[in-house]
Amino acid sequence: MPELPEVEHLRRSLDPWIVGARIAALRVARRGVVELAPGERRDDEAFARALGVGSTIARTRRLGKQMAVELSSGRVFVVQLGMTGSLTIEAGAGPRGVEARHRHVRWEIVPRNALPIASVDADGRTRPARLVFRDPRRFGGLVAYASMRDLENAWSRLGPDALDIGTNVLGDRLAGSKRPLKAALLDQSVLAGVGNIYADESLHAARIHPRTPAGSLGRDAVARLAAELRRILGAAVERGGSTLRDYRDAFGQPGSAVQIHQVYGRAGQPCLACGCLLLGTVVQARTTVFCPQCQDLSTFLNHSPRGTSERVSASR
DNA sequence: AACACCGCCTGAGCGC
DNA sequence: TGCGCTCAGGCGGTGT
Repeated sequence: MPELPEVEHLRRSLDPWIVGARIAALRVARRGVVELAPGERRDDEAFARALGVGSTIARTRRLGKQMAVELSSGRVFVVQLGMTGSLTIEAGAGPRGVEARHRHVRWEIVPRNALPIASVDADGRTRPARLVFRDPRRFGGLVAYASMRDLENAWSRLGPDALDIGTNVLGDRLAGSKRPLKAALLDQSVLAGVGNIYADESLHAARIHPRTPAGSLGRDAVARLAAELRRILGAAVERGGSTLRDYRDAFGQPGSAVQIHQVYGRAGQPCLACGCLLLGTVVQARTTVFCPQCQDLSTFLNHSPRGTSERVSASR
């Protein structure tokens, strides 16, 4: 599922083709996935204005898992991929069959650069390029803002971006919290961009138990965690993100970061650092995998952890 | 205030 | 082969 590295790689892979492109037309197949600015009537004109018809795309930005598309009109919209969302460029005939389903929003765009994919369909007819938002499970969506100021205001409720998080800032964000560290990392208002996969990966790499009270970390542990977040997220961006099933970049290519995962999806298998079996459990209603030896909770607590629900079993 | 937890939604994967 | 059940989880809303 898309987390920070997937969104950042997507943004980078889209930029050469969409920045500077003119939006010629729009088709919204499912209006419910689009949130307009408060008070705007949900008519065709409002959707067209909010999603940039007649404008050019000025630039893209990202904070955490959110990607913003800035329009020449001064308006901006945010793309949230949720679990199964994708934003891809199509030309020519486009997909058929199941791949053609759930394409909720389609922009007809005129890119400044020639696309690296065929623009003609099977009958040799040239078809315009499209930017397509697809999201089968619909946990994602588009959120439109009337101005950059409104976007900044919305983004002020998110924590700092995890890709370049520093020790001091992370320590400040976690201070005073008694909740499980993993729950704090998943909270986008604490730190923006970390989801279930990279939370488990960074905690394992930093050798910290996911249930450690967030505010109880010593400075050395916070420094390790910040460094591992930067390292792991950065490496995943370079690999084009983690594709478990759905994630694809601008041209539908999967990422390869799954190959470097140390714990995610590996419950019941040996820890690659110490060989002891990785445990599966649930924290904050999220599947959680950790190494009981490398990530020893008793380092932080002087009593044994509540509950003994950890199990040694491959979670599918 | 801080945190837990529900429910949205679809398709994969499984058992029978 | 096919049906129906369970599970996955980001995130806003609601409950404690």
